[in-house]
Amino acid sequence: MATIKDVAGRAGVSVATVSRVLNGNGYVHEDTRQKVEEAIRALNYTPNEVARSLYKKKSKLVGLLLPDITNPYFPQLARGVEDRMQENDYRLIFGNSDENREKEMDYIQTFIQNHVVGIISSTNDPGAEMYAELRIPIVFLDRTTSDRPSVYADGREGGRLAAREIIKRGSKRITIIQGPAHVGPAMDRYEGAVEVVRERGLSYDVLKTTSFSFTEAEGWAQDLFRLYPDTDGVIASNDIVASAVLQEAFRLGKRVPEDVQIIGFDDIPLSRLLAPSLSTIHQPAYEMGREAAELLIQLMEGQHIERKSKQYPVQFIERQTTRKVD
Amino acid sequence: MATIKDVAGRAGVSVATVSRVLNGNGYVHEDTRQKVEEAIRALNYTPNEVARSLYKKKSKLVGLLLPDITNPYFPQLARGVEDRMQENDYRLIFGNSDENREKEMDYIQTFIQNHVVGIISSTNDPGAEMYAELRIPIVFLDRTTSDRPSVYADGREGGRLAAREIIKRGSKRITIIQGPAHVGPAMDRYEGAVEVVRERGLSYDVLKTTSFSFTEAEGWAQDLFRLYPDTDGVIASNDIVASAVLQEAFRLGKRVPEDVQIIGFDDIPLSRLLAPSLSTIHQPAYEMGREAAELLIQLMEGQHIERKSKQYPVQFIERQTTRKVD
DNA sequence: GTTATACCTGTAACCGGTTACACACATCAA
DNA sequence: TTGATGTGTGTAACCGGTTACAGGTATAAC
Repeated sequence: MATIKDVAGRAGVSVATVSRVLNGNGYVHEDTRQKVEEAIRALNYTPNEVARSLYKKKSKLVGLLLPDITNPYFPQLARGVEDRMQENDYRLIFGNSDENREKEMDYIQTFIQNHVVGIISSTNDPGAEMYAELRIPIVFLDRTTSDRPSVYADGREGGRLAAREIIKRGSKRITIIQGPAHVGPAMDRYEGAVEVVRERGLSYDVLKTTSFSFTEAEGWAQDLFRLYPDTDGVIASNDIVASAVLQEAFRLGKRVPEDVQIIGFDDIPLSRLLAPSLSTIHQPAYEMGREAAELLIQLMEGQHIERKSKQYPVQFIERQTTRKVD
Repeated sequence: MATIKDVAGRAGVSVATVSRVLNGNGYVHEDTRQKVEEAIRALNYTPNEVARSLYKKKSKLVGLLLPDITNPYFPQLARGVEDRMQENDYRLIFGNSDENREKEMDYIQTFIQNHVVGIISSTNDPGAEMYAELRIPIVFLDRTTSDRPSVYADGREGGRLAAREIIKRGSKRITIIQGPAHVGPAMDRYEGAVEVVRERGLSYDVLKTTSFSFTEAEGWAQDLFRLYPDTDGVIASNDIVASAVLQEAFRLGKRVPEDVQIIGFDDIPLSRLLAPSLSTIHQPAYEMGREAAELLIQLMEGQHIERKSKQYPVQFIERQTTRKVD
């Protein structure tokens, strides 16, 4: 790799001058600039970001921490973040936390050691000491705190929406699947659904689950119909679980949506490709990722911020696992 | 952030001694070591990886380039890579190329600028000059070249398998969906399928597609049954497209697998949750990711390598979109 | 003619680590 | 006693950039 000294040597100038050309600051004579640029081309030189980062105490690196990229909701978030970051020449150091505190701390630690200029994190404990002590901007994605920048969807309203829509379409014996208790948004949507069902005085059952894993989803779907065989409406904790429920209903010969209605959550890309396609609560994941990136960029570049948090509205997507409303 | 000087000052020693303690090399008196370690604890010091990286010309960063994390096949690959890398304390700089040459070059460029010690890339052109000129280890994942380290699945055999299994189960008018022409593995599986169908002298049709996108998949599924309404066996280019075909069949009132059999490719997690669940060709994506990481680590740490490439066998997963064989 | 100001460039310190090298001291064998 | 060897530590160069500062020249203002 050519260094700035090589370029300076070839162009017959000092490294300071090359640096000025590179960064477009200070005075540089037009003729000199030409020579330097030619030397850069000839040597195929690109500046060493590490050296730059050491002096400036700033890199072009941003840390992104997500629970599990294998859950189809997160790739969309990640893509949104990446695409926006790319536009401002930031790159991502990426890690999966598995909702595990240890791994999370470990990643945050190495983010810092690598001079990242900002962090986007989807953590269950945004109040953790580790985050409070951070000296660089952070935005929480898909998770909330009152006092730190965050981008998230209105999960509670999503839960209410799901309940209202399934009730409006005639379900009487509703089963609400409760996602992992330590995952904030999962609880929000659960509570929203319970709120509405209670309000309407309907009977309902709750199935507790502890993860969003693909393999465990099948088991819960089986439990669901074993424990509550008469249910005629299922509000699932996310689209993966909803898919498993849909499949189990199919296996048991229940007609969807005639015998059981099913509503998912997230609106992952595959939910529209299911047969019947899945009615669900849409979160604008890609947009949310972009917005988190946007916010972080503003924070990092010290611009004035009007709103430091953004809550996205959620939307009922009517597809084929719910009945048509008359 | 505390620096090594702060630690040295507090412990009453020179920075060299602190560095020795940190790296466990050279001689350090036990008493001195204690003092230094105490200072480190007191100041909550962690070494600046950027400074370290500058001097050593090596970081603990690895570049990972994938086409599109939004395609459910890739998160598994990514997870495999990450988990293995994590074990050796490497971190990932991650990017999506969208199979786009420009973006790809751009990422490789910044990987280098950030002193990554190795790269894992899923590119359509492993022979590109940019890769030939690289001075750091690289392994190609899900893509092949004869002369560079790579980890991939036997796509051609996968295509053959799909054809053999669908034929064995009685399909006579087979439609093969051809994935994007510029994507190597897509062509392999296509050619494998064609090879077998030809060999058996069966009539077959081909539907050409240009992406694996979720939104376009629906359109192709519609085209498929419009152009070839009598098909009784579909070999899809991947599981996403297969899902769309399954859905379209459902919409048209065709019974699966009685009227049409469908075989996908990849075995993404959701394919087992479809109703009916999707018969498909399994690629051990997570394992492949891990293996690519393993190989790269060996390359980076200069160990002796016996095999520098690894081809994974592929496997037919019999589920419910194919008939039971008698 | 003097002074202010803009323009142009180089020297060297600095960022925070690692390590080559020098040096001091202790121990032990010849 | 001498010298070889092992132990323990500090000084300073180095990695490859950025930038404060100094100094030189040209032009304009007074």
